[in-house]
Amino acid sequence: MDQPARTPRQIGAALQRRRKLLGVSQEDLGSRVQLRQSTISKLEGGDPGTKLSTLLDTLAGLGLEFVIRERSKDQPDIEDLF
Amino acid sequence: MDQPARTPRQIGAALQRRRKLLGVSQEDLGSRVQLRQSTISKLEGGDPGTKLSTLLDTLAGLGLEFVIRERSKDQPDIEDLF
DNA sequence: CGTCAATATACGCTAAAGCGTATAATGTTG
DNA sequence: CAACATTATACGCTTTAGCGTATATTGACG
Repeated sequence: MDQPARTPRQIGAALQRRRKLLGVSQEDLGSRVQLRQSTISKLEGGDPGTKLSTLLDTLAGLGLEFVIRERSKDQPDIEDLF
Repeated sequence: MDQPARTPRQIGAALQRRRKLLGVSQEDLGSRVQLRQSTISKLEGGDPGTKLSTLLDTLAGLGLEFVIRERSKDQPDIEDLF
């Protein structure tokens, strides 16, 4: 159930999935971690310019964390292949 | 061997460890992924303002990837506890 | 369909990333 | 210690994130 995330879009999608699973709105999450709703929206949308701090705060706010591991060759590299 | 990374500093440290393990300089890595040596330096130093794209490019350049998982309670949250 | 919640966008403003280019501060080795 | 490599900083410049505030879109539901 751990998701590899190599692109901003994959990360955004994972965050959104989790948020919805928790049944919380961008607004709620935003006020929880001191970020604007619009910022969360951009992040979930896969904005590559998002600041690391913003991402980490949001992750934490959703009860998630990053793990760094060696790149597994199996997954398609081309990303977002649809 | 997979490292949880909850803060910019932890991430920077992990990247640096990996880079040294590969025996490559910041300069080499930088030209490899189209980033300046100074940028890599800041990233490894734990700059929270680093752009997501910069981080992901660097990770890829080092043959690493992120995995998103549920926050494990065991690790100390206070971070960088030394 | 109407209504209210939720999300995507917009605009002016401030702060700062990363660039290009250099140089200081450290490391590393012979 | 000398000489070279590596890494940390610096400065001006351009671009953009996120803020604050607001609104346009879209979604869910009675």
